[in-house]
Amino acid sequence: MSKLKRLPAKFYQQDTFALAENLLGKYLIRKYNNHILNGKIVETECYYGPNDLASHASRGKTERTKLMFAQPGLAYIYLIYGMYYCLNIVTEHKNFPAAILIRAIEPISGLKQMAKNRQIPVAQNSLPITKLTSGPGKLCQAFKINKSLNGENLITSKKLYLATNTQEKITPKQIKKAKRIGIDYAGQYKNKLWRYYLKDNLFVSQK
DNA sequence: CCTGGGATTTTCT
DNA sequence: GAAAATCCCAGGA
Repeated sequence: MSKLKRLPAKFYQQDTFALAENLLGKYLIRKYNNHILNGKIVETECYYGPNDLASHASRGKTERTKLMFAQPGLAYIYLIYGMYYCLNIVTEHKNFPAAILIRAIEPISGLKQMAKNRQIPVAQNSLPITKLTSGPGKLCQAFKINKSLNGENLITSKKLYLATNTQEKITPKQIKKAKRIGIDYAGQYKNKLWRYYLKDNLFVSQK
């Protein structure tokens, strides 16, 4: 078993786009009750600055979006389509709105609990493993991430944080850049290649 | 393979 | 009152 080390404050102080690439291959750890869930981040998406029409922050600072304007290393979690939560990592300095959406994860441990948390009210005998955490809404459901973790500090939190295996390295060749998903309304910003994912990874939400 | 619709509720106009 | 950084399922080619 390889050794995982929590990522320090300094990790989150990188430029948003560098950070989005460097988040690939890192581990998301979630602890609740007596459970520990662990998954590898395989897909990320940047929302950057006050002008990005795809970003919640493009319409200014509000009660919901204020965390995007906060210090780096916090969790920004919101409800989408009235049904699913999305997990973001706040980036950039205070008062500059930016965040990275965690779009997909490869489950590493705690799969049984993840499947339980994902149980959908439709008659279905088994959930294929590739559908367990392959999307922003799905991974939040699997990891029991909801509004109660909004604003959680990933640098100090006992419930939610990121870790790295220092022996593992992701090379630029393994990373694919692509357009963001579900933001067709964003004008010229819809064509920005601000989504990053690990090529050939089965758990990426969309190629 | 693809397209379209329904679920469900917070947020902002 | 409309839109939304989603997901799942049904139906057609």
